[in-house]
Amino acid sequence: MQRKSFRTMPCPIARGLDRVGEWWSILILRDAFAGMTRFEEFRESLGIAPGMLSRRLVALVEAGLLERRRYSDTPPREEYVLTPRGEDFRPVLLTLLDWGNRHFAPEGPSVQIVDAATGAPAEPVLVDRATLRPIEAPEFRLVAGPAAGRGMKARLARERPRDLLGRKEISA
Amino acid sequence: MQRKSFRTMPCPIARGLDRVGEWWSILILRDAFAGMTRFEEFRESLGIAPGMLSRRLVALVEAGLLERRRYSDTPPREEYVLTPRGEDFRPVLLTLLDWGNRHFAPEGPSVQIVDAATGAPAEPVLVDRATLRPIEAPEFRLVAGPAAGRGMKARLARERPRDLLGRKEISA
DNA sequence: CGCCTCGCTATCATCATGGAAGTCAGTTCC
DNA sequence: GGAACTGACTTCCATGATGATAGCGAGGCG
Repeated sequence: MQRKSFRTMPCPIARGLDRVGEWWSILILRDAFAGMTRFEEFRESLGIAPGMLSRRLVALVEAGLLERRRYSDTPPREEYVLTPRGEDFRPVLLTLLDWGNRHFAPEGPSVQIVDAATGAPAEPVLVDRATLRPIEAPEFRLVAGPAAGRGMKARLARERPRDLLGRKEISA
Repeated sequence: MQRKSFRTMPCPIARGLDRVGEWWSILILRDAFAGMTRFEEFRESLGIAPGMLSRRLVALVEAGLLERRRYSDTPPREEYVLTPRGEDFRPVLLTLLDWGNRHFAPEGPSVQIVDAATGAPAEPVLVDRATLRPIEAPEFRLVAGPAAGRGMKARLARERPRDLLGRKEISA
C-alpha cells in the first residue's frame, strides 16, 4: 500500500511529476538554481529535517536532475549540482513563480524576474519558438503523439470545445 | 508533527506549491484542463482512491483553483470547474508537459502541442511579453521584490555568476 | 585535547495515503 | 414496485511517508 507511482503512466506530465512531485523536491531544485550545492545550505535554507533532505537528494540524483560529487576528500565533502536535465527544469520553475506571484502574493511579489538591461519586470509568456505566437491562443491544441495509448487518446478526445488544455479565454 | 506547510514562506514558488504540490493535485488539474468536471471522471481517469480524490478536490476548491457546483438537484450531482486562478495554471502544466516529453518519453511523446493551423509541433519557449526575448537568456535576472524579507534577499544574493535562476548555458 | 563543522544515519511518534466497503439520493429495468 | 444501478461520496484501517531529535564519523581549529 505504498504511494502510487506515476512512472508508468504515458502522460509526460505524470512522468515528470513522478520525479519532482514530492513534497520538498521542487523547493530543493529552486535552491539549486539559486546556486546552492551543499547539504547544509539546503537544510538551513529550507528548514527541512536531515533525513528527509537526504532521501529527496538521493531521489533527485537517481532521477538524473542532480549530480552528487565529492569536491574534497579531506575533509570529505559532497556537493549537488544540476545536471542538464535539471537545468532544463527552469522554465517550469519560472512559470510557477509567476503564477505564485500573481495569485498568492497579496503584499506584492518577493521575487521578480527583471530585464537586466532595463530593470523592468519581465512578464513571462509561453510562445512557440518558430512563430512566436502565444501558445495560450486557440491556435494551438494538444494532440496524441506517436506513443499515445488508448487512455491518452480518450482523454484528449474528450477535450472540450475550448482551446488548449481546456481554456475558455484569457482574463486580463 | 504534521506535514510542513509552505504557506507562510515568502517565496512565490513555495506558496504556489503549498496549493498544488501534493501527490495527485496537478494530475487532477491536468484532467480538469482536459475537460473533466465530475468526480467519477477524475476517479476513473486517475485510478485514484475515492477518499483521496475527495480530499484533493476539497483542497483545490479551498485554494481557489476549482469551483464546486451542483448542476442537478434530482439526482444530486456536483461538478468541479476551473476558476480563473485555476485556468491561469495552464502555462505551468504546459512547461511541465514539455519537460516531461523531452526527458521521460524514450518511445516518443504521447501528447504534443501542435499548431492547429499548420499541424506542426510547437516548441514552447518562455519570453518576455514586452520584448519577446527568451527569458532563459542571461539578460534576465531574479531580484528581490517589494515584499522580500531577509531570507529571500539572502537567497537571491548568493545567486551564482550564472544567469537566471542559475543556468549555465542552453544545451541544444 | 576539547570543541566545532559537515554530511549524514538511526529512531520514533504521528500523519497521509491507498484499498475496500458502506451510505444516500435518486433512476432505470422488468 | 422491488432489484439493481449510478454518482458522489464517507468511513475504516493497515501501512508507508514525514518531521523532530539525537547521534556518528572524519576531519579542522585553537
